[in-house]
Amino acid sequence: MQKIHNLSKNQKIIFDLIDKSGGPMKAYSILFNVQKRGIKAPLQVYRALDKLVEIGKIHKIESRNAFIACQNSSCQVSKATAFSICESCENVSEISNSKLSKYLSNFSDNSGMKYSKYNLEFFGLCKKCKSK
Amino acid sequence: MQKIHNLSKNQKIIFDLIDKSGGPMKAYSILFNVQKRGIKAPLQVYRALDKLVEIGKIHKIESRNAFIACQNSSCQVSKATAFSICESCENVSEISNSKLSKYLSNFSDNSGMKYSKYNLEFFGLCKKCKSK
DNA sequence: TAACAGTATGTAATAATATAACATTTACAA
DNA sequence: TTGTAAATGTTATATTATTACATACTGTTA
Repeated sequence: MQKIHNLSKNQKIIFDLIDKSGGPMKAYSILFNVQKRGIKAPLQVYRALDKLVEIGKIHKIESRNAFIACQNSSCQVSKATAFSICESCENVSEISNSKLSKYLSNFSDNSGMKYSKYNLEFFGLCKKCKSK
Repeated sequence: MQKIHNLSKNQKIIFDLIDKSGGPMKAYSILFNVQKRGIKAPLQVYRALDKLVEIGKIHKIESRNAFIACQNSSCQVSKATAFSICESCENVSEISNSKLSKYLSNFSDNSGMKYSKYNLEFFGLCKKCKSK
């Protein structure tokens, strides 16, 4: 059973923007886009982003310092994320592959470490950019 | 056959520092540490870091904006990196697991994307921190 | 060895990303 | 209705990284 999160005003404004954009967005680009809606300061954006990441509605693309809406059916996968990133056009998409996620979620080694979360980023050329 | 890279003066200073530290280091902490050796500006640090990353002598821990010396025997794995990160003590170590790297290097999906590189970060609690 | 190309360096300024500190307000359960 | 957690607003500042431009070093080859 998934907890329903009622987004606050700022969280909703910012989530909607990222979601509609269809791709990764950077914090200050988000800020610029929501200033007309009353969100004036970086901290307001970062606070909403932190919360949205925490509840799995968005993910941070670490290598790009950007945020993307969760593309998995019900955002259950905030602790097990995988992305493919085109190094030419910077298109990003979330990889949803149950074998991969199962493999990584079950991964353990002899370090004695208990893994509770992972983030995987694949880089390469997307279909379009490959054929250029 | 692996290409031998002769490190330049700044590259050597910075690599030695990171390597000796035994863990991840942040750019401005590196800067602070090498100022007595004549490296005065951030750009000098970032240029050396870029090069060291490029040739695989160090890796960037994206989620921490930090750099760590490659812990694999011969630094051949700069395009296929995996790390375990303790969220409590921030200890980081490079995972060297041939099954894992084989699995990920061979990963492909139906997106039409050609993957040439990946970076994986596992998070959790290390042995020490678990038992606290 | 002169000319060249590629790589590395030095320096100043500034851009881009993110957080600290503090005051106030809202949501909502006890 | 009072207590508390979450969210907001605002200013300032910390941290991370790059642009732009000038100069110097290293190794190759004509």
